[in-house]
Amino acid sequence: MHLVPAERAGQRTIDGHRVCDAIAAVGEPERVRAWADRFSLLSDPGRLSLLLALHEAGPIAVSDLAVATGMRDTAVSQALRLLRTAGVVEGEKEGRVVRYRLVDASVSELLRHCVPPR
Amino acid sequence: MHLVPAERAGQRTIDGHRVCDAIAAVGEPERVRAWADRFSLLSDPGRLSLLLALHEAGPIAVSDLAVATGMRDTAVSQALRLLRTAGVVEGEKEGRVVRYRLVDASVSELLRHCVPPR
DNA sequence: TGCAAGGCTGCACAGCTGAACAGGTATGGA
DNA sequence: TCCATACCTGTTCAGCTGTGCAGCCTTGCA
Repeated sequence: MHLVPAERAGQRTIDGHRVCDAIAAVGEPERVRAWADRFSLLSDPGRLSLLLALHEAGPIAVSDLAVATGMRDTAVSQALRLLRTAGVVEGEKEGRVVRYRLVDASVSELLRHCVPPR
Repeated sequence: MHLVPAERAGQRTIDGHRVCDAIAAVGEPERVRAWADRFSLLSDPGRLSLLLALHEAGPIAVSDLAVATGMRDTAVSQALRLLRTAGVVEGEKEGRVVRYRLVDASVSELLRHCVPPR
């Protein structure tokens, strides 16, 4: 297999076969970026707390999330805006209360890794 | 269950039981932070590429990683330094070549989620 | 009609981060 | 001995990110 792109073919390699394996493992740059973005959403303690709460406590209101996590309501709102834009959560309005829930399966699966044992 | 900390007990809640569920789901702040830090390591396309390569292509040299990912060797070295400090990878010197490998089980498990199907 | 609660937005600022550059050390071969 | 290779380090800098503040809109109740 010659997976090394033409523009890098001139560079020396130590273990040629490992380079090819690595290139195959990395795959499409846009797919890597998509996953990096997904991980990025989980990389902030505030957002991660919110996601964990949403993951376990079902549809829950913004101010309840603020009380549960100790964040200010504006910070919660800001974080939820980001997550909403990314398509990870969705909010449903009921009167003047908006209850959010998790709608992204792959993020939900990642969260399962860091749920405290009960 | 009264899981709401004293300093937030005065705040109003919409669904009290959901707040308690959420607090239980979030758990210890330091544990949340530890996971956020772990996700943070995966949130950069460069580092994620390196980790994917390490995950699939076993022990591999720095310059080979540079060729495989299209990054400059200093950037690879810099990223590996960060990962080494975090205890995610380890390098073994053999002559003037240093081969790195993944040594963190939980990161390795997370990576399995985003390996392209073969 | 007035008012408080719930939530959203724009803005400014401090802190962090990734990238590039210059230069350094150690190894191995000519 | 000289030099190229392989890798590491420190520094600088532009760009991003999370936070708090002020203020707004909508809803529900008195």
